[in-house]
Amino acid sequence: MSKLSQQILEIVKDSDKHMTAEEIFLLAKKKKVDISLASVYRVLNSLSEEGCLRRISFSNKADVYDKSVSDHGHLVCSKCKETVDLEFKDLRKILLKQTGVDFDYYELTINYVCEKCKRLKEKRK
Amino acid sequence: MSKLSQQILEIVKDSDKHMTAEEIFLLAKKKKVDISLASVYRVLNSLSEEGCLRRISFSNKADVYDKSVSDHGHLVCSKCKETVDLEFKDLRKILLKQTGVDFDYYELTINYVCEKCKRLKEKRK
DNA sequence: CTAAATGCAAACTATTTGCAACGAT
DNA sequence: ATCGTTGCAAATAGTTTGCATTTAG
Repeated sequence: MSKLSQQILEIVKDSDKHMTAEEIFLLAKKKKVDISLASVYRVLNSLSEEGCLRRISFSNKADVYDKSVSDHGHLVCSKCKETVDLEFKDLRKILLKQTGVDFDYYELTINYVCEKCKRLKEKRK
Repeated sequence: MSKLSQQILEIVKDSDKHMTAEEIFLLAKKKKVDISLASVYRVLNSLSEEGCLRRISFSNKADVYDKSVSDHGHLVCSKCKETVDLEFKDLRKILLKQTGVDFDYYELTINYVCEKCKRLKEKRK
């Protein structure tokens, strides 16, 4: 693993948020890590493939990278896309039992409309 | 709902696969439905927002549209992206109980490597 | 007559890629 | 000397948008 790969991985691991490639790039810049955006993409792709990170897609938005590669889900507001991590008890076990497939990982996104956006919607009426 | 919207919806509902906007566009053409690609996108967006269809994103691939708007998940091969629908018993209930959030819908993607791709991988070694 | 829907081409965004230069082994 | 890594610019892919035109009510 190259030095830049390590630094990028560290940046993602140190953050509490899911970040887009662009956000990671900017944060790297701020931390004086000298890397181009193209390389950020390349490095993030490698890291995801190696299982050090997880790449997540939401409709209509740039992909984000998640430092947590263990089982968990996301609660996402359909309007503003704000995302909260969710832990589930025994979900892997339940899915395994119901599908019979020994899978690598699951991506569970629960869509709802957050309070903020609900209120906005009301106002617009 | 415009005539074209209805026709596009019908095309999606009639198909057993998840299709990309492009695939839907081509299928429409074949069925002599005269519509531009831009309008296919516009129509699919409206239909998704109205809850008649569901738009699904996978990393690295064009979004697909799912005729099934009821609770279900997808088993996706990480390599070839081939997708199979999955039904889960009581999953909504379980998620509701564990999160306490009365959500609109969930998107559950289970990632694995299908047999075909597993064999390919072996060969490459 | 007005508002909504459409086609076309252009714009846009996110992401990937070709290539030459660089760096470590 | 070789091979993976990088930066840059260009390419690509998917999707959206502005605008003039058509269509439906």
